[in-house]
Amino acid sequence: MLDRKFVLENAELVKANCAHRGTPAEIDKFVELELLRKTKLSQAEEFNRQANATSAKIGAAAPAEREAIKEQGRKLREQKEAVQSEHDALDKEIAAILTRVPNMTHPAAPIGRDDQANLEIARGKTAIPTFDFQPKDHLQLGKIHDMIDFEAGARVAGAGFYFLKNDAVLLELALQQFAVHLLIKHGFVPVSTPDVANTETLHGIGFIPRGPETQIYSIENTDLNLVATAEITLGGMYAGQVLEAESLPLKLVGISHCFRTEAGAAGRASKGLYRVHQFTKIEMFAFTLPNQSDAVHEELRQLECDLFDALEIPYRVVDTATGDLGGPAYRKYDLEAWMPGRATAGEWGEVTSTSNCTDYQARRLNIRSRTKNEKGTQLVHTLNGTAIAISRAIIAVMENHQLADGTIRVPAALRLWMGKEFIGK
RNA sequence: GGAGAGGUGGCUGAGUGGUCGAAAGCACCGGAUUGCUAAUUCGGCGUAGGAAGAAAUUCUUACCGCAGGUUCAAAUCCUGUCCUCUCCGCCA
Repeated sequence: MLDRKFVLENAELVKANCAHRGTPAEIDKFVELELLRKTKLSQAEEFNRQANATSAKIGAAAPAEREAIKEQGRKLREQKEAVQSEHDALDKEIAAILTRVPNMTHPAAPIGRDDQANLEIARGKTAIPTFDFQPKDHLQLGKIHDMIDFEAGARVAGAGFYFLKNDAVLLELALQQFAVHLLIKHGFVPVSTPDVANTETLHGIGFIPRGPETQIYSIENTDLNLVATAEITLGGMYAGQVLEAESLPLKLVGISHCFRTEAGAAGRASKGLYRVHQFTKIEMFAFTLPNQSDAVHEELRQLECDLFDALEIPYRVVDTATGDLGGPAYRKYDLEAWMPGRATAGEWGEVTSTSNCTDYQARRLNIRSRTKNEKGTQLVHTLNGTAIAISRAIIAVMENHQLADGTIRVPAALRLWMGKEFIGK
């Protein structure tokens, strides 16, 4: 959520930003309503002030005068209530508009209406593999080594769910160990989070559950939702808290399962593990001071690169265009890994995403920082980044490191945790 | 799941209808003083919103877990709810 005062004072900037992002937003209406709300607020406060002053007189007043003063107080309260309810209605309407207004955008982010405008800014250290045989996709490889069972997943939970088996399980655990250990070395606090969160927390992060287009599973008869990412729980972890400035940046690495309905995703090119309803994810999250967030964003991007370089997976880094940014993101980088089994001759597939959300999430979650010996507090900045989304990382590992006979070479970084050099040998 | 107790400012903790944004202590900050690694003493010390001002600042509203209710007036009374603790039950 943007700051009301900011929107009011920068209406044209905000409008232009909404246009770049392709998000229709009623900024003019917001300005009109917000100005009206402020006058209502002043009126209500003035009535309230008078009523408070009147009430204060009663205790000291002579008994004979009390009834008259009480009556006066009653009238003032009624007037206050009338104005207040007008104010509250406006406030609600304004909040609804503001919820749909996306974050401002980093000046360097490429401007464009969709992912066609995304800008490739770097490549990983590993070259795209050339095979002297017809490479298999991860489904074929998984079948050979009995690693993934979609049929059983469908029997138990429906399409889009799956069982990992045998070496896929070791691979999942190895990827987790590898990522978490590397991030601990970089000062991240490891956190295993709840897999559910209440609706308020989801709103704070910028998710809108329980709507027709929602990506979120909700639990019936409760206020709980299955999380789509540990970003939700890690951000919510410090909701309403005031962090000491000297403890920032605070970096967390969370482990959670992620659940997504993928409503509206039907028909989009995807097979196997690429787009599923549940997967495990290692997620980075950071709380920073405002002047730290750009640097930490670069750090998160670099760590994602380090992880995939170590996994010897070819990738490209993409600077996401304005029209393809999610609402809370100020800037977003994606890593797209080469997946030899996608399309006819391989294709890039998104494996990580890191966003600087500036104070957009912090404002609604009310996460602030306090600097020693300074008056007041300020909103922190929040950032998130995928370390490893297990299902997609497994695709990349299996398909890039396959050999002609169908065995899969385990990248050196994972061997300690996998306990073997090859899958299928 | 059952029974009980409790949620007050950074912390401890007082406060059962008006003079309470809230005593006191601790911590912290500033000054004074004493020549000794600290004591004494004085003062300050919450957050957010709004208005005025170039600014320091001033005025004002809200906030005593949260949401409602009663009342001219609520930290205080009522209802609901969440959380914490203790005991019991169940349990990986």
